Amino acid sequence: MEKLKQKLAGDGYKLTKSRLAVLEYLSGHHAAGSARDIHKHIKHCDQASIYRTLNLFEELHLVNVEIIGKEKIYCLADEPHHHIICKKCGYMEAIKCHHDFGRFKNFKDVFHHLTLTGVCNKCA
Amino acid sequence: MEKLKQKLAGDGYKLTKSRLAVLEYLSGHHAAGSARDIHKHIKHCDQASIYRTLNLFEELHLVNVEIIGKEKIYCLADEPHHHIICKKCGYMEAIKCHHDFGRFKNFKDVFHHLTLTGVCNKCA
DNA sequence: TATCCACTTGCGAACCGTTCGCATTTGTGT
DNA sequence: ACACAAATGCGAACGGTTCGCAAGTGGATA
Repeated sequence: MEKLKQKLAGDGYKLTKSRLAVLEYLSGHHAAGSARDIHKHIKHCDQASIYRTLNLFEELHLVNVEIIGKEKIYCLADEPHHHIICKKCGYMEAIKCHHDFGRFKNFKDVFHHLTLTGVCNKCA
Repeated sequence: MEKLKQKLAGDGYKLTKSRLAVLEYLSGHHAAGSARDIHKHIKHCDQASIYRTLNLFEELHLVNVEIIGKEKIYCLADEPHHHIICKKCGYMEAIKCHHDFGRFKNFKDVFHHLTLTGVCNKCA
């Protein structure tokens, strides 16, 4: 998380309460959450700021985004990983990432995002 | 595309004009499009039906979904492939899929979806 | 081919996650 | 401590998507 703060500050962004609160939320035991979740949890912060913060973090690749239903679910991009999600109950497991999709002749600055969906044993 | 029709019929779904039109749109030279694109192109069909059709196709894994901005982009899942997308201009290239993410101990019926984003040479 | 009926569609309004505009506040360099 | 650009709070608006229900239709049956 300190790394992420430094990245923010280094890029010229202010370390505001909203941003720190979102970082803290995502690095705590709440590994992942939607904008709504985060806003519910951080009461002193307006929802528009939450959204602006999350969009910024996404641009800077500080967070990874998963789309579940119609909500975006955010988690810190501290170490490369993906998620496998049960499409019935939303149960989610983290998976370490060993992929390298860096080499494409027509593209630069390539990032990848892998979504795995299935049905967990409980729901099956 | 015939395969997809058979899949639909085999699962007990009717081959209605809307569904066939959407299939045709996606298998034509329009390889991919949003619900809005499709609706614009298929005038005789209501937007709610387009959405219902696309949701059905997504459930049945007849189409793959890419999220660009806040829109969903659909393409036929006729053969396994992914896309790499320029985050500045939306330019998109298809990439053959050679991955197998089938084996997870806690999940069944696993599907995967890989999104690659970057900046294309023109925009760089 | 005529009939039937569950499945689909069309229509319009509603939904809801997200974004916008602008006045106010705040972090940070000087 | 000061100044100023950057960020926030507030409320309303936006836009993609979905809902409810009456009317229409594909496909099985005889």
